[in-house]
This record gives sequence, C-alpha cells and structure tokens, in this order.
Amino acid sequence: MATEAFVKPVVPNGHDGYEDEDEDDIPLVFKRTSNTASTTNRSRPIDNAMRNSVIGSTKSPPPMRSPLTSPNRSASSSARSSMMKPTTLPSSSSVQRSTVKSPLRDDRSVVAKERNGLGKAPSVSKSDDEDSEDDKPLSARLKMDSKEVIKQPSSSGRGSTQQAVQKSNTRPQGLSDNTKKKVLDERAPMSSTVQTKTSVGTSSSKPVHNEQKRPLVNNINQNGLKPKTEGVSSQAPAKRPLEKGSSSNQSSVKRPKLSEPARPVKVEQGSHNAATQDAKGKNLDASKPLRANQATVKEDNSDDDDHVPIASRIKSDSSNNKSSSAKPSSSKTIASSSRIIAKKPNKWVKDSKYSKSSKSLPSGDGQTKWKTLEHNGVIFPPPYKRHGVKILYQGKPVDLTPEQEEVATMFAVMRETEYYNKPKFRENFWNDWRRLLGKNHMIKNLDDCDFTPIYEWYMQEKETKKLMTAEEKRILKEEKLKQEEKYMWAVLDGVRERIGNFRVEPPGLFRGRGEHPKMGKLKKRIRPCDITINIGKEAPVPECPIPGERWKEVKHDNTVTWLAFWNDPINPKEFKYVFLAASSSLKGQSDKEKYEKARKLHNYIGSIRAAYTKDFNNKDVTKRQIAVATYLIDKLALRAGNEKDDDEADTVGCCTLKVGNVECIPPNKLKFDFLGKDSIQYVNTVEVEPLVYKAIGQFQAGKSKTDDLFDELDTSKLNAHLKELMAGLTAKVFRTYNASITLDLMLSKETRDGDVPEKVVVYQQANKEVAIICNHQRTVSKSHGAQVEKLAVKIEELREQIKELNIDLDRAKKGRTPLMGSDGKRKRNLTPEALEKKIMQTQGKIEKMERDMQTKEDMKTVALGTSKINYMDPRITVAWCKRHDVPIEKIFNKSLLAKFAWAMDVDPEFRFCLSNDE
DNA sequence: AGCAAGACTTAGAACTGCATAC
DNA sequence: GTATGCAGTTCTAAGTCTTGCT
Repeated sequence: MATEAFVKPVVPNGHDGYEDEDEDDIPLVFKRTSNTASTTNRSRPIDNAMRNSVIGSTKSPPPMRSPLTSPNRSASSSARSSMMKPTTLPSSSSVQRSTVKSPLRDDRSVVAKERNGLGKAPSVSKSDDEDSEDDKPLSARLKMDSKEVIKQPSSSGRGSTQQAVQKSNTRPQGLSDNTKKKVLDERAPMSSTVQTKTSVGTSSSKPVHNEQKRPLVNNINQNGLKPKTEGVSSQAPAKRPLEKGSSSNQSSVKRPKLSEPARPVKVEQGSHNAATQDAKGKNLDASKPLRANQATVKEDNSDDDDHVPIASRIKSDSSNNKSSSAKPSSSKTIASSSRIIAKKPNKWVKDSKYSKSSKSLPSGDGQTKWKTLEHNGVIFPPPYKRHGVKILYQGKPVDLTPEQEEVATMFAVMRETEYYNKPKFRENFWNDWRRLLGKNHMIKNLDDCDFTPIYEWYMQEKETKKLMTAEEKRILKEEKLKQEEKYMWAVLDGVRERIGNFRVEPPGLFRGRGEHPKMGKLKKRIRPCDITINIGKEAPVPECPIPGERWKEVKHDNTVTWLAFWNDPINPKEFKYVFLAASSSLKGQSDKEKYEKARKLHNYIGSIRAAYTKDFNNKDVTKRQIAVATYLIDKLALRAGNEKDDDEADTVGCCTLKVGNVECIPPNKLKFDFLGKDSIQYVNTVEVEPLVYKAIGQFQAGKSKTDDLFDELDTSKLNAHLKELMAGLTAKVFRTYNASITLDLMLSKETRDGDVPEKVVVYQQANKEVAIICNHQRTVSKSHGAQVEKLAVKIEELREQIKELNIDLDRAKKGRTPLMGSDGKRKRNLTPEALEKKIMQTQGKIEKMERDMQTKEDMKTVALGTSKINYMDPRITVAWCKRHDVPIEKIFNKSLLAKFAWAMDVDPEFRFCLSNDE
C-alpha cells in the first residue's frame, strides 16, 4: 500500500404601476453602488459601483410606473419599453459617460475591498445626486441613449457578409443513406438561415413556443407522470427522440433508478484482455482509434488538433465534415470536437466554420441519453514516489513510512498558502495524519513538526523542472499525451467526443472554500475498486489500468451521461463524476435548452412580475415570502439558496438568507451582506419597492440575526411555485435570463460604428456588467499592487519629464539651450515646436497610462469568464459578431468556440428576446 | 412533507504556456 | 536570455434541481 498509496504531492495547487406586463420585459437588475462592505472571512473587494442598486424597471411604457422603482420612475420606465420593441432605448439622462474607452464604467462607483490586502479599499459613498441614478434600471444606467434606436441591421447587408463565411464542405465518409438524406435536407435551410430572419434553425427570431405566450399557465401537468416503460433504459434503449417535442413529452417520466434498469453488472476484471477482446473484437486501445459500433473510424488526425492553430484547425474540421448532422438518423447533430465516424463522402453547407447544426437532439432528464457508448475508463495518478526527505520533530529528523511521508509532503508544500496557518486546516490535517502515524508514534503534535526540509526539497524540484529545456519539456508533454490519449475520448452514438475529466483526482488535502469545516482533511487515493463505470452494453468493458485490481461496478445506464463515478472521499455520500467535455453534443444540447428556457421566460416575465408584486402584501406569510424571494431572485440575480449541512461552509442564497444578512435602511433601501457560493461576499444596497421593504421588516420582526429571514420558505417550495407560473421554471433560470438579456440589450445599444477593437471594448463592458450582476468575482492577483505601483511610478516620471520639457521650452523660446538632464547629460537642442510636440505626446502617454490603471483597478475583482461560459447565450454574441463584422475569435477562445459550436449558425438578426407581437 | 440520493451545472483558484518587455 | 503579465486550461469545490423513499 505504501509504495503505491499516493501520487504526486498536491502542489498548492410596489405594487403600484405594475399592471403593465410590457413593462416587465426587461431585465430589472439592480445596479450596485458603493458600500464599504464589511470584511468577511473572504473579504473580497466588491465592485460596489454596481451594488448600490436601484430596482428599476429597465423598460418603459411611459405612462406606467415601474413597479420596481420608487422615485424617478419615469426615467426608468422609459428605458424599459425599448427592450421589447427595439425601437427607442432607455434614457441615458442620468447616466454619465466618462472615458471614451469605458462608456459604461462611470455609472457605477467602485468600492474595492481588497481580498488580498493589496491596494486600498476605498469606500465610495454615493452622493445624493447618484441616488437619483439609483432609481433607474441598470439598463438605463448603462448609458443608453434614448434617441438611439436598436439597430436591426438589414439582413441583406449582414447576410452577405455571412455568406462569405459559408462553405460547402465535403462530408465525411461512411454516412448512412438516412444521414445523407438528412444532410441534404438540412442544407437549404441552413444556408438560408443566414439570410432570413424568420428561419428558425437553432435560433429563430420568432417567439419560441406558442404555448409560451400563455401567461401563468399551469403547465405542470403537461408533463404528466407517465410511468416509464420497463426496461427501456438499459435493455432496449428507446429511440432517441428526434425532436424536442417528443423528448419533452417524456421529460416527466420518472427516471429509472440507476440500479434497476441499468442492471449493474459485476464484471470480471481479472484479465485486461477481456476488455480488449470482446465478442466483436472491438478494441479501444490507444493505438487504435475508437470505434463506434461497426462504423469505420475515420482517420482523425485532428485528435492532435490542440497543437494546431485554431484557424487551421477549424478549417480542417469543417472540411472534414464532422458535423453531427452527418450522424445517422440517431439524431445527434450538435458536435464540436466530436468526430463523426463515417465513411461515405457527402456535402453539406455550413453557416459558419464553427457551426454545427443542432436539430433533433436528445433531451430531457431521465431520457435516453445515448444508444451506444464506448470509452476506455479513467486514468489513475501514478503511485507515490518516495523522496526520503525527513521532517524534523522537536528539531530531530524523523523516519516516516512512504504513506506518512506522502501526507506530510502534501502538508509541507502548502506552506505558502493561506490554508497553512488556519487552525481548522491544521487540526483536520493533524487528525488524519495522526491516524496514519499510529498511536505510539514519536510525533505527538503538529506544532513541533518542522516540514522545512520537505518544503525545500519541493522548491528544488520545482526549480529543476523549471530549468528543463524546451525540448525536454516537449518530450515530457508528449509522453504524457501518449499515455493519456486513449482515455481522452469516448464514442457516443458513433460520434467521437472528448471527455472532460478522465483523470482520477489525485490524493491531497481538501481545500474547501471559505471557512470550510473539513479543510485540511486527507482526500484518500481513489482506486479502481472505488469506481463505477458506465458504458454501452455492447461496448467492451474498459480494462482496469492497475493490474490485479477491478472496477467496483460496471453499469449500462443510458439515461445518464456520466461515464464513471466514485464517492467523494471527503463527503462519501456525494459523488465525483466523469462526464463528456463541454464541447460534446450532449453538453451542447443541454446548454442550448438552458438558454431556450431562459428565452421562454421572457414571454412569462410580465405575468410573473405582476403576480409576485400582487403578493407583496398577501396575508398568507408563505405567499408573501415567496413573492419577495422571487422578486429578489429576479432583480438581484440571487441564487436559490438550498439548505446546507453543518459540515459545509456557512454560505447562503436567497431562501437561506438570515435576518442579519439584510439591513433595512429607511425609507426603502435594503443592504445585503452575505457570503454566497464559494464564500464570495455579496454586498449590495438597493432601493426596493416600499411593499418589499415593509415585508422584509415583517419577516425580520421578533427574530434574532441568525434566524432565517424566509422561515416559511425553501427552494422546493419556491421552485414548485415557479413551475406553476411557467413549465420548467426554476430560480436559476432568472440568472440566465437576466445575464443574457442584459448582454443583448447592452450590445445593441452601445455598439457604434468603429473598428473592431472598439467594438470588442463594448463587448467587454457588457460582459463586465453581467459579471457584476451575477457577482462573479476573482481574487486580486498577487502582483496587482506592484503593477499599479509601477504604472504610477511611470506616470510620475512622465510628469517630471513634462516639467523639464516646459522649462526647456521657455528657454528655447528665449533662444537658450536646454538645462542639463537629470542624468547629468546635455540634452538635444530642440526647437520650441519640437518641444511642444513632445510635451503633447508625453501628455497623451500619461493619459493612456492613467486609463489603463483605472481599468486595471476597476477590473481587478471582476471575473468575466464565468458569465461568458455559463450565463450569456452565445447566440447573442455570435449574432452580434456577424452583424458588426467582429471576428468571433476576438470574443470566444478555442474552448468556447468548441463549447458553443451549436450556436455558430445563428441568424445574424438573432435577439435573445423579442416581444411576442414581433 | 421532508429528507436523501443522484445527476448535473456553475464556480474560482491553480497551473501552464505564450507574447512581450527589458 | 530572462522576467513579467496575461489568457487559456485544468482542477475540483460548491452550487441547483429532480426524483424516490419513508
């Protein structure tokens, strides 16, 4: 055990005025303003510019008062109407632009609270003037010009641009006749999609579903509980639904219990050969390409695509025609990194070089997710390699067994992390390590242990690694790739798909976020006997890579998407799953469904807002709490807030807010201050509807600060209620909705004629707004302070230069030679004109550097990636890029292009939300 | 109704490698 | 050639939500 026990050391590593539904079509997201957020354990700097927000309507049926605003409602209401009908935009009257570069920046003030203790934490208090600003919706505050009209670029113009991108490609080989037919059938619509606004494809501009227009329909029974046909899941996988409709019909069918239809099979793992020599002689060996059933594997050199520049890679991809539309009638059409395993050539037309048609995908929970699934299992971390460096106990070297040494090493290498000195971390580590040391070990306490020798050894190893030549590094990388290659791919319904996390997590010390009660505990090594494999019935069972060991279990459950799982060693009742990568069809499909659901919400949002507004003073406390909670989720993009166990970090979401997390500030402001997901602090002061303010006060009355604010509420009740309002609606949909609609709105309103970099800046600003709405934060980088300081020094130097230049200028005008330079050397004798020019140039430099510094400061705690990856409908971005001739690569990196392949052929006129009557 | 199990998405930190500055 | 900064990638923790059981 000892010799194999461990792997590599873990390296630090108002009801009023709410009658009008139209008013509700806009994201009513609070903007945050300044607040000196109290520092919590995670004291992140908060961009409070956005936090002090207004609950303002973002849309504006002029005569209507926004239900969500208080003073100055008219301004905000005028802003709102523009959302639904892209005609007029919200007034920007109250929004001040500052710099050219960041037209959106100044509508917020920033309170930066340093998470890392770097820089200052200036608390910017909001002036009274700004208060009026608060009465406006975020969208209005984002400098929308009321005179401006949302551009609806003529499809012809853009279409032609798009057209140029389209390619007619040769299909991969080996397509079934059905597939070929399907592809041919799809071709026309696909190409026309680009041109016609009405074409649906993946992204129709049309309202989504007719049923969606029915407000407040109780759709719950649409998915009536049909008992699932026995045996469907594993034995005879039902045909993959070809259309969404069909799948949705099934969506309510109870999911078969994993262990039943899946029929877990204890598989003989004795022989490796057993896996490679199944009845049909299939072989998933690394040396041979994965095969999908009987299909011939297309030679796919693009497996190594990673080394190929994205441009050429995409090109070759498209020319290789791996579109999922090529897939046999099984219906899978979204694919990205997927490799169609097909033979016969065919042709197809793509809208974009990145696009994949996305029709007819399987969907729905509990549904058949695949028909055939092949993969090679998972790869384990290498066994622990002993280094033999001894720790000191009370100054004396101590002999440790390899197992003990490995865990000691895990601890030693964390010396420079903040965990190292946390009492809880040390306590948990000590408890686990002590168990390994045994009762009678000479080491009696952690504080007398000196791990320095191991730490120094570790640093040396790091240095050695760093000093390797490029060639050595390359060879090492190649070797690793060679080892891992066969584990990287799965074949799902004949399509080769990348696997997301095929590496089993190595042992280490648990690093919970925030004040996690389990931090420091030993995450034991996962062995094959911990792992359950899920694979197609006909596929060869992956060989167990560790000789003499076997999988815990092998299942054939095609109602789930995981390929393997094991129990989380820290929390054994939870699981760690191995899934396909984000670029896979399966993930793409569910991603698309997520955004479609959010779009659907747009058709209901008016009724929903009207409903909860009506309930703000409902006599039934539960209903009142549901109303207020929904309001907060809608307006603040709060998470639902499930209950948490005591052995988890103490964080909250909407339903679990404590009385102390919300402070009522008369007359009608609420200050939120709590730790949310990942112990990220959320601080935001917002003005709310008077009835909401009143209700919160009622919910707090007679309770202590640690009591639940919404004591009658939990996420089940809340979501059950939401489902009565719209089928499939849950709390998280509001986040997606608000993020996407904000992006759409801002891009439409802020994009001006200009060059690509200018447009990219507009995108980044919109992205930033969304990130702030969603409270996506990042740690201030260690070097941030130094970087800012450097800039400041440079700016100061330039200012000195200007001073000198001015003196020289005066002298030059008088015909005198310049003074000696600060370096003691004589300067060139320049004409007054030349000196003036130089002064101007230097001044320009200073201004640029100051802007850069400001941007750096503004963005130091904002994480843009999360919203881009998870919340903003990629079709908005793709369509915007098409309309404005911005290369998509400027916005999406290689990974995102693969992840969003399903969105690439979107109509350039796509808008996230269009009003029903459009 | 409440709880637990299970499956999946969302999240920030850590790590890696490349471009650029010096 | 080396240092630095950043974007991209990987890792895995921490959420949400559904379903099934009692």
